[in-house]
Amino acid sequence: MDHHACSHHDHTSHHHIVGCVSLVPIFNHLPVEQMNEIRQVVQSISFQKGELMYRAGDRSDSLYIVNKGKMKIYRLSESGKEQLIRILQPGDFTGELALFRQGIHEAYAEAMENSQICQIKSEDLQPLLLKYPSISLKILSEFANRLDSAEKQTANVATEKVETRIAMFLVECLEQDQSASNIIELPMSKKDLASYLGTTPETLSRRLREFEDAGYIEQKGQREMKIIDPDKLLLI
Amino acid sequence: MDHHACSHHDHTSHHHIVGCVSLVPIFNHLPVEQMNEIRQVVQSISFQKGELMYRAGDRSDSLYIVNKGKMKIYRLSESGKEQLIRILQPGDFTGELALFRQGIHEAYAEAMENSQICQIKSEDLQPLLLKYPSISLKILSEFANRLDSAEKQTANVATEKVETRIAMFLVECLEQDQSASNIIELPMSKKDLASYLGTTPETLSRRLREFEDAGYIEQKGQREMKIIDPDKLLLI
DNA sequence: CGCGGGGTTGAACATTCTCAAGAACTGTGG
DNA sequence: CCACAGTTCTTGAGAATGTTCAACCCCGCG
Repeated sequence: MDHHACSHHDHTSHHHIVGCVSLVPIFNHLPVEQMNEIRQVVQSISFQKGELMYRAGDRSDSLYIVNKGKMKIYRLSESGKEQLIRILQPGDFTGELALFRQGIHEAYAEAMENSQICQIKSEDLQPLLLKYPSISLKILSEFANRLDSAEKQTANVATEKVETRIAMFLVECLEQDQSASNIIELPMSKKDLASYLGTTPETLSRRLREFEDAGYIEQKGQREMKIIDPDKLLLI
Repeated sequence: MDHHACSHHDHTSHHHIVGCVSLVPIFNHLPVEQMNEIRQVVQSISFQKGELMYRAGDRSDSLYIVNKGKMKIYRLSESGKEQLIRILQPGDFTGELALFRQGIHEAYAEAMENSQICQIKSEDLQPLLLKYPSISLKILSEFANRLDSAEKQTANVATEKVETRIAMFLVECLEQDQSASNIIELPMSKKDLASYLGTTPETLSRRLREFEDAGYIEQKGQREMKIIDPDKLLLI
């Protein structure tokens, strides 16, 4: 639970920035001249596994876009329990709040592996949003999706029991990966998954074993499992 | 639990529309000529208490802005349990998903009292967003707030116990109303509140009684209560 | 004045968490 | 390639928390 100090290594070389911006879905539909304008305000920073990009209480004044690696966003409850909000893959972003209301972060952002991030200061982005509405639309669209999944997640945690939440999560994974073999790889450790689903590692472990005993799944190693009977899972 | 059929009474008279648009925070910062453009695509519809504006499964193709009254948005879990997502007051809107990805509603929108709503078809709004970036920014800002509170709510339900969630909710109410007398009025029935907080009316009732016995609050009637000791509540 | 919906209360029951111990896995350095 | 250290994961048993169901109350409203 002890996190390393956060060290920003600024690599503002042209090479990095080009790589960064061109990978970002928010921008990569733009014509060349607009891209250049954006490049001027983007900073590339990197984090090593375990480093914190920001923590609760920090002033929030930038948009961060993941270029390489994985970041996890989580909150700490009063009681010190960690709740994983979401995992950022390349192309995902965070810090959106900063753009519209000055504020402080209420969550932590931690690198799950060595990661490279594009940072845009709020004050630099605002004018771009007004000038190029299509950027706003992209962000708006992303927000709509996130809002939807956040509300779905709340409803699940509030009304379904743990068993059901786990089953639904597994089926979702299956749908996303859609590998013909019905084998999925968990996007995070079981510890983190428990936190994401609002339960404990112990309970998660027990329920997975029950699924296995019932013949719905087959666990292989720590992160892989074969979904044998998705339909039965959804009926739980 | 049986909802009346949804009947749209279209009042497209000039009078209504003017009243509607001018009340909406998303638009009311705009100059006159833009307002006129918006008026042409806005429809005013009204609902009586208990009517459904949309239900899960309906095609989602409009933005709805509450002009008068109150709407509640809730989901139904597999098991038939209702989870209240949020309550729309005048100025609040819903249907955002429709704007960016075609889709179907996964929630229900029901009038809690006789209400008047402004409807804008997705296809009509899109061009306006591109033309007037400031509208996007307004919506973006609203989204950011909602996203934040949705994630906070998820984290609460996932990590805090019912007792704590209730206490936090009461204190939030107090902060919003900030009446000097420390008397708050619940924004919804206790039944709905239980659903919002992810618990049952029975548990809510019991915990409130405990708070009362401990001298933290004092209930008066069904919706009013006096918060005697907010600090103690937050320590729970 | 009776009806109906919220609201409250009680007791049994179900679910989940906690704590503690041991097992399995991962990555590292020899 | 192996041994080791540090995790993460699993399993058990008991305790805490919350739900369910059923009965009753209360209050506003026709």
